Amino acid sequence: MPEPIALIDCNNFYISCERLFDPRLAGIPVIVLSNNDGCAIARSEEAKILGIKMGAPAHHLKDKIKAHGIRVFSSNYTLYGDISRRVATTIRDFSPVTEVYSIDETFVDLSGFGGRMLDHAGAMRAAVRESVGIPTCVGIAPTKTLAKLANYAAKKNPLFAGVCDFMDETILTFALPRIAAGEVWGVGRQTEAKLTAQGIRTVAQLRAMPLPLARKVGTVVLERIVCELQGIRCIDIEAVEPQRKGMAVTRSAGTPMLTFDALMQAMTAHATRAAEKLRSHGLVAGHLNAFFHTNPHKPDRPQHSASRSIELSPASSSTFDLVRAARRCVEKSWKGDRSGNGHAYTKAGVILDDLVREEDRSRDLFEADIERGAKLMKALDSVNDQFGKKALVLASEGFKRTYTTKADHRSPRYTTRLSDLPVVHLR
DNA sequence: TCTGGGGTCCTAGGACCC
DNA sequence: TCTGGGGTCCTAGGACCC
Repeated sequence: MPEPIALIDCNNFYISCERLFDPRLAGIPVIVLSNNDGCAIARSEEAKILGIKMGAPAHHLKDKIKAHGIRVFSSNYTLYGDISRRVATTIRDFSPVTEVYSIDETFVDLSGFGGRMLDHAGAMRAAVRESVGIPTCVGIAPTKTLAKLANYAAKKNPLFAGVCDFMDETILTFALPRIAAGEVWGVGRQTEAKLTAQGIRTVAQLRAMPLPLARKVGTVVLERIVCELQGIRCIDIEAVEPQRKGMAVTRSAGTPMLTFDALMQAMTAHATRAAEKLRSHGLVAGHLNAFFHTNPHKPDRPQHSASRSIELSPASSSTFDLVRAARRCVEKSWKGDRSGNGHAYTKAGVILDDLVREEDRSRDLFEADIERGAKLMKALDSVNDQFGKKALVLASEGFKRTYTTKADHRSPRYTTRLSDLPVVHLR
């Protein structure tokens, strides 16, 4: 039997972050909306009970929000990101090997903790609760896939009191027949349907699936999942963050983009942001792809989508290079009249590929120019750091922005902006 | 009026080569 | 007119995750 792995996962993370700074939100239904206030991406337990589904469009929720006094927030990623870092830092004290898997989940290697495993998990929860203020649940198992499931059980069944241990065979055999196969990490809607066609509905059944059949039904991916359910480790903890392969900046527009100029402004802003993101990671990109399309949720309206890609040679993270490339893509793929071609574009974005670390970039004949450009970018970043995002932008982004995104219910940046610090009144 | 954004991995199929 | 077999590399698209 492999050594234990724990997965610690924050409960309703975004909601818990909002509640940290406003205790009045405790015990009442709260939801957090996606970018552009489009749909619900986080719900408190009270909101889940009211039947609010993950991903439900905000404009379908109006009646419920009103009827039940649901509190609504726009997403505040600055806040969530900062709280997430604090949680991860706290957890690192509990094992030499941890992997931050997502904004609200961390895998923890519990090798060598043996009999003290459960106490250790409990102490970890208590530490996060005390020093950051965020409630969590912990799942413990021999593999990552089982640890995810154990965490799910810990959340769903109050009997576990927040920590579920699948190293314990009795608990494992009790739980697996009671969990639907679709809850397994890596089994989505399509795979679940294929499994149902095979008569497989529960995790216990999936675990007993013959490996060749698993491979036939769902390729090596499903085969690996079945192995992991059997306690055979196929997915290791990745303690060092792997080099990322791509990067994207995409946005829906608050108001549709009707003209060539409106689209160009959006694309310039996205390419600018993409370049900043690259530089903040110390990377350069070898390829840029720019795309835009109309609203696919409105099939009765004229639809159009375009995407074009360009090589960046030499690979670059310069705002000028990326903006130039993105604009060229749009120029080439725009159809018809620049004052409007009958299409209402609602989404646009820039995708970067072939990322390499700046210092590994292949050198070039015009090295001096590149180095001068890098200095300019450094200056640009430090101005924007000091005077706020978008203090200095390219003129092509537009002085009066015609494209916007919606965020009507954003909470303050309590922890990262001085003017937003909560004030305590003592009596 | 109004449906997010940013990732990863895998496979099939085409282009190309010898 | 006839028209092999086997390899690699790249890309697009599907599925999934948070």
